[in-house]
Amino acid sequence: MTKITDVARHAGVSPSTVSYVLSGKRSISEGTRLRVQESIRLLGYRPHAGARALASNRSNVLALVIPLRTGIHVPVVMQFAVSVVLAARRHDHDVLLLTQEEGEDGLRRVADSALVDALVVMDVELHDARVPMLRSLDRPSVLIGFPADAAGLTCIDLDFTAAGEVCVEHLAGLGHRCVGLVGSPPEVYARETGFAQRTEDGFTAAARRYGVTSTVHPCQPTAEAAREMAARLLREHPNLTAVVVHNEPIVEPLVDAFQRSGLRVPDDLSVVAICPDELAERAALPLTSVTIPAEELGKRAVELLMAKLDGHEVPAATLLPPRLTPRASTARGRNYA
Amino acid sequence: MTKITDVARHAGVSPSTVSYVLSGKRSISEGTRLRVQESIRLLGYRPHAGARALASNRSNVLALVIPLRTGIHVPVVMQFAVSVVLAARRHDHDVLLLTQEEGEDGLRRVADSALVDALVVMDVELHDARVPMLRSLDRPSVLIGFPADAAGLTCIDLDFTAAGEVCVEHLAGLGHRCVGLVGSPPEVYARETGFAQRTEDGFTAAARRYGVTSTVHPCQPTAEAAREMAARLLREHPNLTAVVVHNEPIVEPLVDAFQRSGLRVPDDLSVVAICPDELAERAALPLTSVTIPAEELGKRAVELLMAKLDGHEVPAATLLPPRLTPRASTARGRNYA
DNA sequence: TCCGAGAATCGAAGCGCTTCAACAAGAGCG
DNA sequence: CGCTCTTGTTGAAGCGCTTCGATTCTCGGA
Repeated sequence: MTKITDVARHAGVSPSTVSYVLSGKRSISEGTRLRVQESIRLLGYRPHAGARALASNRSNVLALVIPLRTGIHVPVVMQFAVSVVLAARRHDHDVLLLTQEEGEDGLRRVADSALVDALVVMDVELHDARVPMLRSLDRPSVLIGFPADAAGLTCIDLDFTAAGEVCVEHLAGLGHRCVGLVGSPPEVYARETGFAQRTEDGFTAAARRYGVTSTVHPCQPTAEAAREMAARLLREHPNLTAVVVHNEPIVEPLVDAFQRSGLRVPDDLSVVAICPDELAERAALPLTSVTIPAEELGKRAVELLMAKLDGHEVPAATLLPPRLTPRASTARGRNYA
Repeated sequence: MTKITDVARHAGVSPSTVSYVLSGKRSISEGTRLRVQESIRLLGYRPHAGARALASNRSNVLALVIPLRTGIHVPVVMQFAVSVVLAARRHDHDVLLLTQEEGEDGLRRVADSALVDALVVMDVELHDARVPMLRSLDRPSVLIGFPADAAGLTCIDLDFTAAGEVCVEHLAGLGHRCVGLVGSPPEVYARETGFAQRTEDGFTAAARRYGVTSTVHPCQPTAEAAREMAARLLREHPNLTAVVVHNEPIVEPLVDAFQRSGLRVPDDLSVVAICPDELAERAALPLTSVTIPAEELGKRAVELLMAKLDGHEVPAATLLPPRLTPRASTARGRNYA
């Protein structure tokens, strides 16, 4: 393994000069810099990560904690994770993958051992046991999702409340007077994952504001549950003319179930999905949707962390505004005068 | 930050003794060991990962390279990744996440900088540019998938050839005489990802062996493409009584399309899927399937790496035998005498 | 002419750990 | 009783890097 002293000797400078060329922390003359860089190239030199971490007290690694649970959509997690990795690389960092399973101890472990400089934690619940832990660590972190008490923490997420609202707004604007929300599975609500509740709150509040009748139904993420849900909605809410789905796996099955029940979408029933754009676009019938900006979230989360690592102040809360894209699944309500 | 000397002082021993208690590389008296462990607990000591890596020349981190491309099913990748992380943790290692995007340079970077001790590379193609690179690294690696030239490398995968065969065997055994394979998208074949080709080869060879007429069709992973494929198969192969699907996203849509064409599954048409068990089990009609053992693969890959890191010899090739689980989607062929 | 500031470079200390050689203290043996 | 072996422990070296003064040199201004 070639080391910094080899490079230094080859370039006829001291090791510290090589280090400064690499880090740019002191000015180095053009000539020396080029010579050193050439030596580095020639010898194929790579600084030893461990040595660097030890000397500089920076590992240049971020921890990413991903969830492994029912009710969270795997492609979204993956999209997010990839986005975090790419963003981290742009800032010369790598990403250590942790699973929810590791829990609080895992966070402590990687933080206290200086394996990572900072942490990104996905799928934060309202009363998340990891939150106090994160607060006590001496390393910065960014949470995806908002705990009940976010004091002292940096959080980011899609503004799900606004997402729920914007769906109703869109539908109310089209003249719909009775709308339903098909949400996450009951266990997601049960464990108090904020996003499900917030979407519901936004949805319900906006409905009230617009004088629209609303109804909310958690739903299991299976095609079969979607079919039952469709049947039930039609049975119990004969005036229903629009549905918001916030449950990725059943977006397509639900639309399909409505269609098989003889409803035309959007003529008889409008559907808005809260899901990644790709899913909405690629559906058999392209769906009006509010996107889940996983990529944007990942990128922003990393940027927040980098700012914190650089000692900058960052906003404690970042709520990305929802973006609704009208597609072929929504139209004027049946009873529109 | 508490360090090893703090622990040593607290326990009344030398730092090296603490180190040996931690690593178990030398015998330590029961009394001393307990005292040291208690001090560690009390002080909340965590060895500094960088210092450890520098001194021991081991980072206790594995690199995992995940693919990001069309034609590979995200949930399978995720399952695999999680399995790798869990297995690595059982061996006291962590996992650094790299994307395909990083390419060969990324491998070189993390290996040469001693950031990782070993690498797991997913989705290896027949002529993969990373293969020569891996061979030249001085760190062990395990590939998921088999390149054309695997000399000097350790590879593991499901035995897709046998998987293709076992599907045909199962169907031939049920009396089917004309079977179809609906495979991965054309681009997967084009980039010479071994698994698609191998499944096809096994399928075709077994069909010939059993005297069964066979036909193979790549297919895009969209519901719409699945519908077209179903229509086309029925039109072009009127004698077809069984289909093997090796393309996760369209497993359900394809079955659905056949059913909507008026065929009863399995009475008129048998279907075997090559996909994760969960997908096959949760389908509206539980499907006979050959599982994609992502979890097992991840675990085995890590175990191979650990063995290599410990200086043990490991088999160059590991092919997991396919496991076919009969469920409700296959039955005796129409023309069964 | 002299001084001070700034630019470029270097030497050495030190980051926190592992590991090796060395040694002390018993234990076992003839 | 003296010898060798084993077991338990230690001190010190060293892993490869960063960083903090210190040093040299150059240049501009007083």
